[in-house]
Amino acid sequence: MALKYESVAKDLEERIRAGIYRPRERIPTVEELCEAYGVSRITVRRSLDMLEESGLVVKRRGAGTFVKDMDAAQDLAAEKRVLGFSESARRDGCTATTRMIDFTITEAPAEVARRLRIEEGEPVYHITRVRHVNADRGLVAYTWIPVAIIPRLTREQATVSIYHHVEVQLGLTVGSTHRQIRAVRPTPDERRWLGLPEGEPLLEIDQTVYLSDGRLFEYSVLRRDTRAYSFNIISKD
Amino acid sequence: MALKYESVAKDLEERIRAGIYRPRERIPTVEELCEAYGVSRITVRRSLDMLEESGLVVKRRGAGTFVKDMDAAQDLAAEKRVLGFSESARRDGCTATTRMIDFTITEAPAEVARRLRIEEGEPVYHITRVRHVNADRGLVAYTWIPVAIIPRLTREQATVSIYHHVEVQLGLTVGSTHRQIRAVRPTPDERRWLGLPEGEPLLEIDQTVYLSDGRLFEYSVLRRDTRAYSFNIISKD
DNA sequence: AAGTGGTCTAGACCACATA
DNA sequence: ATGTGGTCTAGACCACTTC
Repeated sequence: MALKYESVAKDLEERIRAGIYRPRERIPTVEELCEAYGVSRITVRRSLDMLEESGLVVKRRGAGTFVKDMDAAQDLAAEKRVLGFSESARRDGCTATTRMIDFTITEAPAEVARRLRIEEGEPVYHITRVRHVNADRGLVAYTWIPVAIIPRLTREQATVSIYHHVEVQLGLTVGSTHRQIRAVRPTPDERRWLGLPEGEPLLEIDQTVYLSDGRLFEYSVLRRDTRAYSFNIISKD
Repeated sequence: MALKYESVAKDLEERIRAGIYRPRERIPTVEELCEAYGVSRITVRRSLDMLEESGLVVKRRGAGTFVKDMDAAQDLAAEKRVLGFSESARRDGCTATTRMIDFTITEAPAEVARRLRIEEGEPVYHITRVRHVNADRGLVAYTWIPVAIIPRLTREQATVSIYHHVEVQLGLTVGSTHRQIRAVRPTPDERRWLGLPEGEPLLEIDQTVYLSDGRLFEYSVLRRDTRAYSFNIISKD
């Protein structure tokens, strides 16, 4: 069933993107929106919170809610939902390709065990992949996943999309992600895999991903070529 | 006046950090918390939302709310609030130093005008600063601010803290920030200012900052040395 | 079956912006 | 003075997990 606050938010977003509500313009008041959609005040406010969260509007107490004045680039993409690589590419209308470098089951080294909160030596998948979107926007992904969490992961599934396997076939859902971001120098392997010119740096994203049941599910180090890509964030407050 | 949902969230956070509620443990139910703090269900839920947002707990429908199982590094710092450089350093108990490289009023070039949504040629401050925390964690900041927004900004104020001037002296508050992040090669100047070894890359953070009244306030390009620093993000969903 | 968090309501009062 | 969004309540019912 469609949730009310979601459908209201979706409708408002469509109106903004369609230009019915224009940048810097005030949208209807909370009261008016309650009336228009036949929902309560709290529900409207929750919808507006979602739009504010995604950077589309700004609320000003005493004045109203206004469409944010943003440029197209910022408009498009904030890295909010934790999408798998291939799904995120598909959403942009692009195709993802994956080259599997390594797929083994091994004993968790100390650092990986620490990040996944498991015992050192516990069995983990160790997966290395080189991925591209439209022959551009390349990245190297080093992923560790406890075998206990996904007992039967195959090389083929990991090549296509681990997230798809986890969410569709296992019925688990991803809950949240903690990321640390740095700039790093590529290794010779990475330079070769990504076709980097001498001296070109990479963006390193160290991430631990939680399932929505609270279990730690993967630890990944992503190393991205950012010449044709940028990592976008919108923060409030 | 202290808001109820804030004080409840703060109290729960203290209990978690003090180890009264331990990792993987369930905290009291919404009902019990309503009783304990003498507030309504919606208020408790809002507090729990804040804690979940900051990555401290995970809520599971039908099961309860659990303290997240995180390591100390992730625990410490998510870059959620938009803090000025010096305030953020102070919060960590460190001292910030700033070296002013350039402070001029100039005509907005095309790219800056586009980011700030002003006319090309409108007067803007153009400020270049080299900043450090404890002689470590260096960054170069290139900042553009429309003169119309802050008519009387002095070199001294910009050296200490622009955010302090804006928030305390002008009574304006920062609303939100849109960031784009990439890895880049430093310029020779930057390498010298930050004392970087040959080949060391920088993290570039392109940010536009909005005031809470919705006006665009600054466009900055920050170029950080990430050898002793990382940019942290926690995302839900 | 019992218990948990998720959604939603109708209404009250408050804090702030604008005129 | 008016109108805006912000906070908060008491209570109802629903969706999900398994205390």
